[in-house]
Amino acid sequence: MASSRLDVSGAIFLIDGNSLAYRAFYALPETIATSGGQPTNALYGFATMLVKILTDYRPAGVIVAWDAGKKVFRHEDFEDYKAHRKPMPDNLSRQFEHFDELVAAFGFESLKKEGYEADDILATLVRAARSQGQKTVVVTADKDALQLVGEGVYVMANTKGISEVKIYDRQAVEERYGISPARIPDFIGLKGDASDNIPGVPGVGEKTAAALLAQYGSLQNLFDHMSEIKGKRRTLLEQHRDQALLSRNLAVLNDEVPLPVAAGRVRAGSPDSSGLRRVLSRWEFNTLLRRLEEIGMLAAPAGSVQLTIRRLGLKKIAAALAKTGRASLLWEHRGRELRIAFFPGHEAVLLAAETDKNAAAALSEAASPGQHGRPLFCHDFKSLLTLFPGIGLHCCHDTVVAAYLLNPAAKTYKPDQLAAAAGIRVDVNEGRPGELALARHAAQVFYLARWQRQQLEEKNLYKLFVSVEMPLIDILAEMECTGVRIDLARLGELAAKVADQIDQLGDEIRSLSGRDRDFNIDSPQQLAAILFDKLKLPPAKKTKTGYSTDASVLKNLRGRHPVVEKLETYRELAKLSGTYLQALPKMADADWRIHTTFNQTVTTTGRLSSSNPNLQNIPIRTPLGEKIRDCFIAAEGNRLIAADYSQMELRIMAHLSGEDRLRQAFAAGGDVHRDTAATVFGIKQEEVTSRQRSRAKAVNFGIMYGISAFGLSEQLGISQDEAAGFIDAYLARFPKVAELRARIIAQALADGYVCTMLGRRRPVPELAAGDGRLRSLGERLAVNTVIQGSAADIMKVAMINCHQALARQHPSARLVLQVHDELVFEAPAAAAEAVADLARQKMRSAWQLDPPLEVDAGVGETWVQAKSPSQ
DNA sequence: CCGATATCGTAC
DNA sequence: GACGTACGATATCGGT
Repeated sequence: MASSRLDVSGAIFLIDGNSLAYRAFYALPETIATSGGQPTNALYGFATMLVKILTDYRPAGVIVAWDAGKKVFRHEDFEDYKAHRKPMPDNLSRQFEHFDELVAAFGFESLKKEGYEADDILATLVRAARSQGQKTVVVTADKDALQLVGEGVYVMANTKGISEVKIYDRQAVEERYGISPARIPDFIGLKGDASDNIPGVPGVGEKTAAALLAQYGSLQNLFDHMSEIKGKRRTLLEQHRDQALLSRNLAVLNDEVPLPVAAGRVRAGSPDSSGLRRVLSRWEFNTLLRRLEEIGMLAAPAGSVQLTIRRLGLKKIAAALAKTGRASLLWEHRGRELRIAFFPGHEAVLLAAETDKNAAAALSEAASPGQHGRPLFCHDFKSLLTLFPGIGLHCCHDTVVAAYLLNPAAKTYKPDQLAAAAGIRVDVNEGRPGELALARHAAQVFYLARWQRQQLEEKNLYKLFVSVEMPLIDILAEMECTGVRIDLARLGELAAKVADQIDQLGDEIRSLSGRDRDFNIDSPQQLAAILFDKLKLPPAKKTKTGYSTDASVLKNLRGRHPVVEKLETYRELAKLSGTYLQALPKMADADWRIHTTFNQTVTTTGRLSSSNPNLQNIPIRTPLGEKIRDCFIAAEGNRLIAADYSQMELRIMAHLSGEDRLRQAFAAGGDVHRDTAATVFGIKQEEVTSRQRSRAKAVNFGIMYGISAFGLSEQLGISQDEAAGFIDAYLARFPKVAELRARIIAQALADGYVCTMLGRRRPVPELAAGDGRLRSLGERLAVNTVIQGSAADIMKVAMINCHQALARQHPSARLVLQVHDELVFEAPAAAAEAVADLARQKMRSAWQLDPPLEVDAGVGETWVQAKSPSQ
């Protein structure tokens, strides 16, 4: 902190580059490095100082001076000058070559002169500036420079690390050292300077040197009055008289360096925005970038990045990929061509259009051994992995996945939109129109990755991103490529039988509805007309467009008319036929395997979803549903292993609430819904009826969904009052569950979002709504997201752990499906039981809960058999 | 003709 | 208006 009497406004700042670079290097850990592994601690510390100078002092100009040449003139006087100094550490010299560019990017002048040191150049500049009445501030960690302090000349020195600086004027030097600036060389001559290997006088340190100089003024005057000094000190001074005088001379700075530029004329322009942004970005100094943006020193990137496009063959792209550090890689199919855009940052976009086969080969080459860790930024990396299975590329940042974590509620994640939201604008100047978008996206993704990383870190999402979501990408891609086998023959038989039944039921329904009526049973509208107009059955429920004919309505109409039961059966068969029996066989490959897409960025809670086809809603609850599921089979000689968490979400609720009664119910190891019923209805376990159990079960689920009396009454077909009674009874018996709900809602209200156990976030804007209806929706979303999302988090961890263990212990086994609380594996029959054990162990230990997670795992030739291994 | 919306039903 | 998260089939409507 500069003291108030110091006024350095309008000063030119003169920086000892070497001093500052060394200081930064040793003050900062070498863990400061780019994501590519290049250490940047010295560059970062140096840049931090430059930014600090810019932001805190608004200098009239900045010049950075550097040592140059192996021998400086001081060696002529003193051979040992700077001897014994260790050679520059490798990690520093790797950074040194980049300082010129860094300084230039700031718009500052770099000066060096063969045979002279940086501080001599500074002394020369100080003298020149002084003669023109120009104020200067010398920035260095070296004490020598203090001798320059005087009228309009200040020295800024780091006091601690690089973060704190002190500015010395004459008074400050005197306060600190007890001598005037002009005596600094004498001072150093006496006490020596270890870093420059200047010996000084043994036994004379800072205190003694200052005291002697205070008394005698100068070194020369001191030696002129040696007789006044007594004892050992006099002996030492006499013995080292020549050495002290030589040391002093070495410390005197040379202010007559022949420089091409007169100091007074050198000014620092304002930093060149795009150049500085580019350099700071390259070294990933994002906080510095933002600081400069904040003070308006650096225009936000809205000013745009200008790109040029180069077209290269894929071989050349592969070669370029192999050489570069960070880069973004994008692709798109246009007809039969695959186009690839590769953007290594601020230079060029490389495009190619060849066949998939060539592309795969080139990309594989780019991923050859040694480059595996190269940071690659992609946008939907999984689609590349599924396009080229086994490509070997590694993506360290997927901008879709990152954007999803940052806002799981967004409908789409397109590069243009994400870049716009991040304030990143990329203009592409050249290239054919079709290439512009891909090139632009590549550049956007490149810049987005860093911005997103910052955002993820700020929101404590980075760990989830790096250690869960990113590793999951490869696993999901592998699952998609593996696929799951279906029994096409059986499915075909089943489909035919069911189709016949549907036809027959259709005929019966039509005849029961009046022979002359040929209506579309699949049309709710036409069906409602038949049921409620023609047959005069009582409508129970309305939809936006008319009377509802849904399952609950039909159920309540049972017995009122024979067509109702037929309709219920028709609906079930038509549903299963249309959605599964007809669709699945069309999607099977030559090996009878179907390959779903696992969507990682769709749900608001963190769950996966599955589509094309959706394999997460394969039927199981009805006999026909089970027959369909039984058509999911293992390949010849293999088995399916189904492992599912037992009551996963209820256990999470028990864990988060700390509700003892619920925890005990799980600890007892019995039927948790029966246990809940006994507790809620105040009876013994044995006395619980099946109706009571199912009601308790509905309440358990209802609580997790953010229960309402209406919802529960609908679910159970009871009155709202009765439902409200159940809820009250439940919450009274499980008070900590009520507390959990209140806690989650209060937190969501305060933060505007909820967090899962692993820190996943979901905004809940509905809670702030004035509309009571919307607000209660917000309450339900808040509660449900914490529970469902935490379950999703844990399942993802389990998948990663299972996958890793399988790769090591059972490489022939594969993960094939995930259904929220269940994993399905496929393995050779001989390994199946071992894989089941592995799954049980890895899934259970994925996260420590109280009550602990429990897993049921079974083996079978079909999915159904695997789920009920005892039969 | 295509896309958006509505209704329905499957899973967890 | 009405318990959470998905996907998808079919019908219907309204635009091109």
